[in-house]
This record gives sequence, C-alpha cells and structure tokens, in this order.
Amino acid sequence: MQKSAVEQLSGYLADKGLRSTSQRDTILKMFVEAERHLGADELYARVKKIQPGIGYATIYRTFKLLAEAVLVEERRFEDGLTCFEYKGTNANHDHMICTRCGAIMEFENARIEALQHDVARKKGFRVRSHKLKLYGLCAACHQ
Amino acid sequence: MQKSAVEQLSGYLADKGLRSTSQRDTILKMFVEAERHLGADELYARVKKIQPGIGYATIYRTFKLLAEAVLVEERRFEDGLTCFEYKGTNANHDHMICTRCGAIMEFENARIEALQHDVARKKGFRVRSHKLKLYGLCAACHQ
DNA sequence: TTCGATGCAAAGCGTTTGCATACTG
DNA sequence: CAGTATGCAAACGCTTTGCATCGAA
Repeated sequence: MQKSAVEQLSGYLADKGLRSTSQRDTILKMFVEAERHLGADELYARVKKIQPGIGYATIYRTFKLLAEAVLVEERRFEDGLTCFEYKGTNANHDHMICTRCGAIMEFENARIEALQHDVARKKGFRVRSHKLKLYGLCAACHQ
Repeated sequence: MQKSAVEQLSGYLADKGLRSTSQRDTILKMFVEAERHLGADELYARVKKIQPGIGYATIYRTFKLLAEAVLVEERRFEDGLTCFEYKGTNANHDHMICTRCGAIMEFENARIEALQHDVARKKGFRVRSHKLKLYGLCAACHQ
C-alpha cells in the first residue's frame, strides 16, 4: 500500500523526533505538484504565494531535510545551481539538455541502466544511483 | 597528423586574434600532465609552483578560454565545485564515484553511448556530448 | 605602440549559519 | 514548558569583474 508524500514525511519526522510544520508540508507539496526539478529560487517563488513569510533559509534547510528523508533528490546542472526533485515513482530518469534554448527534457531507458550496472560490476563497483545528462540541440533548435 | 595541445592552443589564439602567454601555456600543460580533472584550487596550487605570481582570476579566465578552444571540458561534481579536464584522446569518458571514500574512477562504454544517441534521436534531440555518473560503493568500500 | 592579458582587490551570487523569536508536541 | 523550526541578516566560499599595469605582436 502506497503512502502519500506528506504521510511519508510525517512518518520520517516522527521517527527522528522532529516536528512537522506548515512550511515543510508546503515545500513538499510544491515538489510533488511541480513534477520536475525545482531550483531554490523557483521553489521560493512558489512557496511564497502560499506562505509569504518564507525565507531562503527555510527553503535550503528543508531541501536537506527532504533529501535525508529520501523524498527528494539533488540534481546539479551546469549553471552550478542546485536543483531538487521529488522522488516519485519515476525515480531514476535522466535529462537531455538543449545547449541553445536551455530546455530540459526527461527520459528513461532500462537498457542503458542495465549496461551501467554491467560496466560497474566489472570494476567491482556497486551502483546505487546514477545521473546521466545528454547535451545537444532539441528538435526545435536544430530547425 | 596529431597536433600537440600547446600547438592547438596557439592555433586557436592566432585564429581569434588573441595572444599567447606563458600563463596560458602553463595552465594547459598542467591539465595535460594531470591526466584527470582539476579544480580551480588544485590548478592554482600547481601553477603557482611554476609561476608564483599567478592569480585566481587568470585561472578562471583561462578555464573558460580553454573550454571555448575545446581543449578542456567542464565537469561538475556534487560538492558544487567546478572541475575542468583536458580533453585528450579519451574524450568522452564517464565517472564512477564512491559515496563512501570519495574515490572517482573513469570508464568508457561505446554501447552506452550508442544507446544514448538512439534514445535522443527518438525525441528529435541531437546529442553533442554527455555526462554520466554512477554513484555507489567501490570494491574496497563494500569489503 | 597598441590592445589584449594579468594580478590585485573588491564585488557578486548562491548557500549556510547565528541568533532571537515563534511554534510544535 | 522544553526544545525544535523559522526568519532575518550577516557570514561564507567560490567565482567574476573593474581597473591599473604589463607584455605580446
């Protein structure tokens, strides 16, 4: 049986003796609704509409909290900004990034992942997760 | 016929009407000799031994120059630091990163790359380069 | 002699932290 | 009530930029 993201969070908080707050719930909901990675500033803007008093400190602190709760995952892109993303059902997808217009598309491919594990196993490495980014031009940008 | 890295650089500089300097040569040599990715601080330390007057500004400016000359490539790791790497013959290799001891190993796999292009093509995306990182435990760390 | 390159120091920018206050349990 | 979470502002660390000087062509 599936627990909702918010339920998972309260479970985690209870376990650790931490407290559940409206900010934490809101931030988590924003991730779930966004269905894509969010940067600190995007998240801040969205949360601010609901909780105008929110500060960046809380955004960043909650990022880390949710990452430890394994509800959200860190993804770093080339501009150096840290993005986080809700780790829903489609956990391990990858990104294609258009170097012209900046569009980011997501994809998933089981065979690539299988090969990754093969390659790693040959070197005695045990893969837990991966990040793959393809850079190039999206359909619109190469006319 | 293969040109040396330093020759490639002077060619690029001449093309663009830019000037060749001892700092630029030294920085490029450090990359070639390192045979691995270098962060700004590592590069600074190495160059300082040869050119004690070097400043961080030149390090960063030369990073970008070499990246535009396609002699060096940017690679960003999870700590948020920017690393650059000489783009020698083994251009498009990827990384396995041990989350326990921090070891970074390089690998290459043509079949993975072929699959990447297939996946992208199906979405009308044209791949120019890619970055793949596998996270997990190295042989030593999972005993 | 010209104009790009350098080095220094200061500014920028995203992120983190200290501290007093607000709120959860 | 006790102790965590928040918001603000200041601190931080890496990177970039302004400017006077240096040096390649």
